[in-house]
Amino acid sequence: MAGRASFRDIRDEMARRIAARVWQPGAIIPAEEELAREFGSARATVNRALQELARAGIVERKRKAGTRVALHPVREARFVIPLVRQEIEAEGRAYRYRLLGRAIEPAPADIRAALGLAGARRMLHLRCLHLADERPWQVEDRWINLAAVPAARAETFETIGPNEWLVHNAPISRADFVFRAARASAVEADALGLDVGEAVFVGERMTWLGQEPVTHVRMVHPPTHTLRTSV
Amino acid sequence: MAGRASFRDIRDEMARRIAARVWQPGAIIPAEEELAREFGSARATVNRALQELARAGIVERKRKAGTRVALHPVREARFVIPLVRQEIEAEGRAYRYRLLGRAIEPAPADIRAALGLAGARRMLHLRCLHLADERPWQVEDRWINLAAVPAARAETFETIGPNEWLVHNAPISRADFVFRAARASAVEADALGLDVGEAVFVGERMTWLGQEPVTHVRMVHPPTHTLRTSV
DNA sequence: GAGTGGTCTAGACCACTCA
DNA sequence: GAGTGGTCTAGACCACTCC
Repeated sequence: MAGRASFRDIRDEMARRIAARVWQPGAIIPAEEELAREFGSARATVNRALQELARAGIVERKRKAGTRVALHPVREARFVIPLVRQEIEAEGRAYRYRLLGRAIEPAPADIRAALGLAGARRMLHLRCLHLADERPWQVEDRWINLAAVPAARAETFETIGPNEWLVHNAPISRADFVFRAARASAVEADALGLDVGEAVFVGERMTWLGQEPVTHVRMVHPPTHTLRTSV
Repeated sequence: MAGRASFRDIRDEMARRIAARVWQPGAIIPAEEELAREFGSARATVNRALQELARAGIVERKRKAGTRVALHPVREARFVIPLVRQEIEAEGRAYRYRLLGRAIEPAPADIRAALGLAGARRMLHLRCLHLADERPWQVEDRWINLAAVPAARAETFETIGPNEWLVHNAPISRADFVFRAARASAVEADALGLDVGEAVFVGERMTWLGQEPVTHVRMVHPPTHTLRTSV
């Protein structure tokens, strides 16, 4: 603390005061200039610290009105989207991957619609199983647009999962995610060792590079799976 | 464009170049000083623009090495957590709320565990139905810690939902979220007009003010419901 | 009108990391 | 060692909004 205070120090100290309710929910906190004097820094530094707190939803700022502690700091939740392998290994479990099927065939209408592809198009269709400690964790049903990723045609995907392969071989610029509950189809139930009709947690991801669709993946998990976050 | 370029203008112009692949995925882009010359701004302004792109995962920055366009801009997804009313009205549908049950009773062990409450404790238990265009949208099963929110004891919750009431009456400092798939219980199926055992999409939220638990809510949706985001 | 946050500039020094 | 990003300062002007 001998040197200059960084915006991080100031941000953390202000967050501490809010958490300790030195500054109470709903209360106005001192203006930037006053805080700058207190912390012995430039106003711009305090401003940066406060902007980070505002972006996190911890404070709310209005010109002239000042800065006040938010009553409800949580307005959004963020989920990191890890590779399956990392997700499993982060839990300290052994990861294993198995290819269930590989074909080049016309994509069904719902996949084409989700990707915004007009007309029938032959795509690379992969079905994979991801296991944690030898227990089924996720069934993956993936369609890859060979026009966007021609190199995928030469890859067998027998030892590397499409997700990991694509990360290194297919840049993207945009992605959509959808999460839902569904009943397990016969094929999914079989792969996951569940009863047909059991509730499964389904994630879908669609990616594009510019205007060109890259891939669509449907990830099906047993009902024990959860998506969680903390704010 | 006659005046000074703002960091927003610069950020958007750089994002445009990346989207248009003028700057290709994986490529190094010019250094801050050079960009500052090009845009006729201070280096700090370019720095702020680039930091926003880096925070969004669109570029990756390293000292000495420079700034390069990310191959995989998506590492996390953000979901806004709206009030049910806003969620329904944003879809242009009519919102209606109905209280199904209200009682002060001991909280079950799983609720106490999720909130980190030791020992049995009597809490305010509410069951509510939220409808969109008169069709069941969400069943809400909520427990409120009366020690943290004593004013809730005097509220009937017959005309205002607990979520909206709490937003105005109970500040919080932290929240956890969990999403999962489950099979509808008899009570849930009845409220939502589903068959027992149908797959439902379940969200749970737990909130705290400092160390004190505020509320636990379990939100159950029909399987048509999805959680979606776009990056 | 006046108070507060929002942003820009110009310059400086530092921290990291590559060669 | 040197190039690049990271951050801070001091000052300025602007934009918004409350009174």
